[in-house]
This record gives sequence, structure tokens and C-alpha cells, in this order.
Amino acid sequence: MIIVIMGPTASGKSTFVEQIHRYFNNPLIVNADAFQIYKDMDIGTAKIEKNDPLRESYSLLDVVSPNQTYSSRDYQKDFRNSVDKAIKDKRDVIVVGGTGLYVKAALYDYDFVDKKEGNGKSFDSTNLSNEELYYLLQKGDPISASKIHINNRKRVIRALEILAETGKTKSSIIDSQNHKLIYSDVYFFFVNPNREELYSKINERVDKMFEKGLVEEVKTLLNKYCLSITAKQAIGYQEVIEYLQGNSSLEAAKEAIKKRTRNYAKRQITFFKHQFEAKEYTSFNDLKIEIEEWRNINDKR
RNA sequence: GGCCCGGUAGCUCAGUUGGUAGAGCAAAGGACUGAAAAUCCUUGUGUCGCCGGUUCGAUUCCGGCCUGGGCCA
Repeated sequence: MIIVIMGPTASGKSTFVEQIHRYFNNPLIVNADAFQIYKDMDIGTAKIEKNDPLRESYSLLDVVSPNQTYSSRDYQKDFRNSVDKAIKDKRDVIVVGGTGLYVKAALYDYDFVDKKEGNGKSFDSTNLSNEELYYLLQKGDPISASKIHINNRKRVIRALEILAETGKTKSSIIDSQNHKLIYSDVYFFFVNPNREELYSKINERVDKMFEKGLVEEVKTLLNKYCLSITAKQAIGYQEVIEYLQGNSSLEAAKEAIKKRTRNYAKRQITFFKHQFEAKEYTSFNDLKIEIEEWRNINDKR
């Protein structure tokens, strides 16, 4: 059985998992957070403490070094390796994390076609304007073009890359999928808390991160690594780097982190709400009660 | 007490040579298949500080008042 716990940052997912993991059979807890993947990024990603006994049950924490890039494709592979083994061992799986795309790519039949399968050509987008890129996409993959906004440069480029690397259109690759779960016995739960409460929790949590030594963590991180393009996007790290470089005050950095985290939480909520058929709860307490009832019923059988 | 500059959307500010206003940020909603803590889209009526005057019509001009800041006494 795979249960997936979804909710925006700072909604209390980790605490919740701590409370319910014992209702399951020696569960493997699988991290689904794109930034807890990185080593040495602990405070800013709100990773479970190193000395927490539950940490042993976790997988997909600290799998890459911050100077490496990581993507949904990598996550899909790592997730499936880890989960397939747990299933073989007859363990339950609890997936927790805020990165909706990672969860989707891992659980559904998303197909990331490898470069090698095509002609392996790469696509060079430098010096091309959004309009020029979009024009190319309209020629090469009109269906994808109709779904991607001209200003969404990243997406337009990716669709063009797929075309160049694989010789297939992004739309045809998506069409060839069933859009079904590749695992059975999967249960999705989504907690969508009161917005104001969530936002004040976020603000509190950011202050706590600084108390715990976020600035120190970033300093050692910078000494140790040259952050990869993916790792350096992390909320909290970017802003502290700005502060350390003297481009902003500590207070401004804090406020920027709070703001960006709130913006992020909102995007997470729309993703979870629309991309999964998950049962929605307003609090983890409600969900906990439901899971307790559900587990009792199963145990009696 | 005198002089000067402000008071416009939750915040920072544009603007209207008099015909009741608009950006950025915030906020809300949405998209999402190899950067996803990323990227992108949509949504702006607010006694234009208050009270009078001039005017067909004032947020815009005039007078007074309140209020923030600065300078001079």
C-alpha cells in the first residue's frame, strides 16, 4: 500500500507522518520534496533532524550533492527503485513532500524519452526571442504550442528540446501514455489548511530557520560547493546569499523568503487540488482521525 | 509661529494642461510531463486627506482646516 500525504509547505506534513507511521507495516517514508534531495541543505529545507530516530525510515533524502543538478526524471528513477524494493519486502510506503510534479512523475506513467532514443541533437535557444522560439514550436509541434503561452520561455524551449533530441513531439509522447497510476493500492490525501493560519505558520517557520542558523548553513554550503543551477533556486538560500553578498539587509532577506514561501504554498495548493484525485481535508487532525478509523477497520478483517 | 514639499488601490508611487484614475508589489484564481521551492497566465471602484468656493462639471484651480516630513525662527 502506498499512501501519499500532500499539503503546502509548513502545513505540518512531517509532524503528521511522525504521528501516523506506526499505523502501517514498517513503512518506508519516501521524501517527495525537490530540495530535501540535496545534501547539506537541511535547515532551509526543513529536513527531518539527523538524530531523529524516524530518519532511518526515510528514503530519498540527501541523494545528491548541491553542485549537481537534479530533475523530475532523476526523481522518477530514484523513487521507483526505492519503492519497488519496499513493495518486494512487503513494506507499506508513505510518500510525503511538497513537490507535486515529482509525485506525479513517479506514480503515473510519465515517459521521459531519453536523448539516446532520438538523434541526440541538442537545441540551442540562446539569442532567440520568445517570439522566434514560439514560431519554431508552432511549426514543429503545434499542439504543444497551443497549450504553452508564448511568454513561458522555459516550457517553449523544453518542448523544442524534446523535438530536437528525440525527434518526437512533446504532445505525441504525452498522447502515448495512459495517464494511469503504475502502482496499485495508492491512496492520496491532501490537506488544504486555512490560508491565514498557513501564512502565519510560514512566517513563524522562516524566523525559526534563522534562529537555527540558516545563515551559517548557507555560508558553509557556499564554501563547500558551487551550487548547481537547480540547487541554487531553493527558497531561503538565494535570499541569504544576496544578504551575504551585501545586496540586501538581513531583515529584507527574511521578508523576501517569507513572501516567496507564501507564493509557493499557493502554487502547491492549486497543483494538488487539480492534478490529483485526492480527498481534501482542512486539517491534519481530521485526516488523522479518518486514518485511525480506516486502519482499525482493516485490522479487524 | 513663518516658509517649502507631501497626503491617490493593502503597500510604494504615476497621473489627470478641469470631463471621477493607473503601474509595480501584495492578494485572489488558474496552467503545469527532463530547472517545479522553477516557469507562466488572468483579475485593479479606490469617499484621489477633510470642509467650502469658482465652474455645466473639481481628485485636478482657489481658500481654510487636519495630518506627515524638511528648513527658518
